[in-house]
Amino acid sequence: MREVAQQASVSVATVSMVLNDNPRISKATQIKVRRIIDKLGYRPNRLAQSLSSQYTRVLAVLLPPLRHAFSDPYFGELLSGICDRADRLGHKVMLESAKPDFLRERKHMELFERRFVDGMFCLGVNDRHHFVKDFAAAGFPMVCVNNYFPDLKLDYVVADYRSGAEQVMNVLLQLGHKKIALINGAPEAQTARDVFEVFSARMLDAGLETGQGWTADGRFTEEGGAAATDEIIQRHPDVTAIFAGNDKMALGAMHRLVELGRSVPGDVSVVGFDDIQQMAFVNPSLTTVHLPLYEVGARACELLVQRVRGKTEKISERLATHLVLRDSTSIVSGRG
Amino acid sequence: MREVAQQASVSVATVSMVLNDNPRISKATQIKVRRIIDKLGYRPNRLAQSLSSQYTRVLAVLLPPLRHAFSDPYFGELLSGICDRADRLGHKVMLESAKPDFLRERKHMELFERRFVDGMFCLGVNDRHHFVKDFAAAGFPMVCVNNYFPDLKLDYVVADYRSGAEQVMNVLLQLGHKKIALINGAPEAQTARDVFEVFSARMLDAGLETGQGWTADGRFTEEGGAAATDEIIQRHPDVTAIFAGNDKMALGAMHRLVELGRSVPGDVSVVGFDDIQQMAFVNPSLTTVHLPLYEVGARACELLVQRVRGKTEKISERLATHLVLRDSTSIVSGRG
DNA sequence: ACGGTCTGGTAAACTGTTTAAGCAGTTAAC
DNA sequence: GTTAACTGCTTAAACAGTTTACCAGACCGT
Repeated sequence: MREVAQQASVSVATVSMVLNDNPRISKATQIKVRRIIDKLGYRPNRLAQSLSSQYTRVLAVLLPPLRHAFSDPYFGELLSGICDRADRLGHKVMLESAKPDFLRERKHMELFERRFVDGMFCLGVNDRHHFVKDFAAAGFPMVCVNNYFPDLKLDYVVADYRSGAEQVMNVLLQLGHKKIALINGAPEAQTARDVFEVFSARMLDAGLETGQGWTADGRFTEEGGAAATDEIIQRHPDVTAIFAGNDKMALGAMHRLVELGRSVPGDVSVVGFDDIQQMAFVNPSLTTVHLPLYEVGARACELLVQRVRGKTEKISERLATHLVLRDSTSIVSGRG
Repeated sequence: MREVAQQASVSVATVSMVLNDNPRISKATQIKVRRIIDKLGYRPNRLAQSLSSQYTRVLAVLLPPLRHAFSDPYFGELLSGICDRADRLGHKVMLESAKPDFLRERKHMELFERRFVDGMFCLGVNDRHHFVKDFAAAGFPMVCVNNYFPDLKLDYVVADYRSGAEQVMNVLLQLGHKKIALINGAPEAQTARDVFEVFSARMLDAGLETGQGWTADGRFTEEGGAAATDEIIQRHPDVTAIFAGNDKMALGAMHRLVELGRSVPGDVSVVGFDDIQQMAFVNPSLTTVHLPLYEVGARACELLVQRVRGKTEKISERLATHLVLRDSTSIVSGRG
């Protein structure tokens, strides 16, 4: 920068102002300096810029320490949305895995304290992750992506799980189903509880049987979904519809149902949740709720950047979902 | 830092030396200063540290601009390995997507020029990605992860595709197959060419028929694998084994074979390449070559850090693969 | 008592930016 | 006719560390 200033016979401050398009610089100087910048191939050092301006323009994404978090389509979509939008807003994205000792050493706080990042996204967090409270307390810009904590004053952007669940219940009830089971994910996630509440409320409304035996925990995995299906079938062999809290569990359920000699959707209808790519191609293709995960990520990014720039109002947004009707559901069969 | 110095009644230089475990500091001062640091909760500003030391301790991962690169198990494994190792080596990882205008604006170079990062990983690059030459020319630390360019002086860490292909040919030939087809990925990747070369050489060695009709391009996707299978079956209905250049194409091939009324492995054996997680659970489970992708990522990270720290010898490493024999292969059937 | 080495520390220069304050001349507002 | 606000630019002080040259005192042998 000094060299540019020298060759253009101006001060470094002027060069700085040229770079920042400060309106107080005359057209002539502007051009003169820019020419030298191009000639020398000068690029401002962003460490110095950040040190001086107090903005790093870097955002961190905190991922759960799952072995395959990086290859999970759920996180993948969120991450895509975040990265694309961050890029457009001139921000870089840094990856962090919330391993136990990462948290124990308070590295998530250090990221801010040591000026690594301006803000942070938390993905895949739930009630058991006590560290999120640290952010609430310290007031560092953080947004929970696709989960939320009603009791904590934290920013969040989520897909609207409640209305998604409503959509599922609507279609199942309209198809005439009366024996409906729910395979839910971890109850420590608020979104999973939302789904459960809507399920229970709608069943009650419709005057249908519900309670302990009609729900099972599928831990959000394919294997869990299969195991949960076993439980349900054992307790209620006459079940005609299974509502799974995510697509992976739905897939596990479908596989197990077929293994148990039941046809899908002939004997049992199955509905998923998430609408991950590959479920359109399984057989039968899965009826599911489309969650706008890419948009959730993108929107979260937009709002986080606003917060970093000083916005103070609480950020909380719910993005609309819609039902994707495919072949794993049908009108209830005779014996239903 | 000034405050720490003041309270400990030493100079800031001393505090700096304490933080860096400089041996010139006495045990007594060391302890005294550390106590104040803890008391004040002081954390060094890493922007200032980097500005001064010229090391950012940040590495960039350049991903291809595929819509689902983030949810791809192939990239996921590489990324996992990179991130885990980077963390252990005290480095942060930044994500970049090699979109057309990202490259057009030379942002990949800017990352270095503006001191965003010390080094970079290139994932999913091939001969068509001319930008990799920029690194070779500029001499910035970069390592190609799981691909390489024989003509360019670039660092790389790859799985050993040649020996992997040998392993596949060994098993297929031992099982008595003589009509073997290859579904290969994009020929612009050197690793794909390696597989093709080994396939051709071993077929020639064994005195078996090969040539145009026995290979098809499956573009590394499931759909591509299915389409390639159509081609092959049409040209050589008597094929008894299909060697796919990755697991996704193998899956596509298996599905299509079943649709065409051929049993796997009864009529046709199928072998994949990559050993991605889910292929152990498809039916029949897929025989494939395990690529140590996690280790490739981790090793690449280790070597990149060495290079950043001044190592000058060329980095190039090939990690061993091994065959995972599962249920999609069998001894050649009677009519083979 | 004197020069030489070792020890533990300091002050100052350096990293490369941004920005507040200022300069001298012109102009619009009251 | 004074005050105030521009004009386009410069100077200097931040920002928060690292590093180097230097220095004072302790220790040692002669």
